[in-house]
Amino acid sequence: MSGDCEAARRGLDDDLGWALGAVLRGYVRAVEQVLAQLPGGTRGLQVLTAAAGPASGNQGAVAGQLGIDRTVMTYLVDDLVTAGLVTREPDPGDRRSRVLVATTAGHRVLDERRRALADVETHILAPLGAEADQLRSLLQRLACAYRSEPLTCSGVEELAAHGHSSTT
Amino acid sequence: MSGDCEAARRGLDDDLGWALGAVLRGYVRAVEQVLAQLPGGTRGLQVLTAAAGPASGNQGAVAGQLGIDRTVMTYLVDDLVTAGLVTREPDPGDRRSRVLVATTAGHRVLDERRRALADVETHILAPLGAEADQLRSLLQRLACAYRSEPLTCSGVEELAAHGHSSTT
DNA sequence: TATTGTTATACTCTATAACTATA
DNA sequence: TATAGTTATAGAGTATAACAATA
Repeated sequence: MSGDCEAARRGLDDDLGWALGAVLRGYVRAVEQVLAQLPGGTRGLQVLTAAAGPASGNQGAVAGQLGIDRTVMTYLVDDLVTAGLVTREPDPGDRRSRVLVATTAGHRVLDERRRALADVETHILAPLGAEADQLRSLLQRLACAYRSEPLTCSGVEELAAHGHSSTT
Repeated sequence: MSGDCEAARRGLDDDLGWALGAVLRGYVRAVEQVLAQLPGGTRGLQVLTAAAGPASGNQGAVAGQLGIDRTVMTYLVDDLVTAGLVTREPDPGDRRSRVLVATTAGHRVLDERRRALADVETHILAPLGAEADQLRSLLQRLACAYRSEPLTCSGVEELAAHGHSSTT
């Protein structure tokens, strides 16, 4: 029942924040376990994914796409290279640039972890039963809406300024 | 349209992780703006909420409820006291213990920020229109399910171990 | 001079442990 | 001895800036 749940919510954040946080915490914990052995964790997987793609581009381009700092990228790629999952290939057209390429082992590990993540997603959403797809769809729509309109900075900043400006 | 959205998703995490992350990122950014002036941000609000409650208990009890480390709690309360939102009252029954009490200003700020957060939630979920409540409900159910069964460590750890164990 | 990638430094958070005053 | 709260120290993570090689 939701009795225990009510107790957890009482006096804390508002409903949405609490639920969103709880779900994400659970998801993150599960993903961390799946990616525990992979250097760089989630970001390591992102870089590996980019390196496994057809035209990954150089290190800086990948970093830019993923929103990772260039200096952090260096350490991240270092670890992936050490693990034998990625190599830094010289770019014939620009000798400053290094192109990231996934090794055979990199491709194999990537496939494995992606399958494991898919299983985790299924597992995470299991409590919702048939309505799991509904949640996926709603979240997807919301996320896409943010992309086209980056959270309407105007609106949010207004809300942040005054306490309770325009009600609906 | 979802064209731009597709581009963002391609080659990154799986759908759920990406959508969940994007939504949470947007939410966190908005909340941070709303709580920018409040010492301690989100956790500051949690502590303030507890201090404004009827029987908040001593510092350690509040820290335990909120999952905040005792040492972090000290700094957090220090800042709230400096801001004049909370006071440390001596506990008559135990001179080691300090009871957290929200000041008049603390109550006022708390009410303001809670209203502002409610507005942000409405704003954040606006793209979903009438289906916003559906998302709230689904997330709530999921979060509550995790509370009763803390993400079935057995199941997740199995999934983490092998790459692709039991396909449904 | 600008850019790619690396390295070095500093700052923020958090975690651990030591300390005090009470019990 | 154990507990409530504080303080001090160390670590991970990140950001800033300086650097070498190339354009």
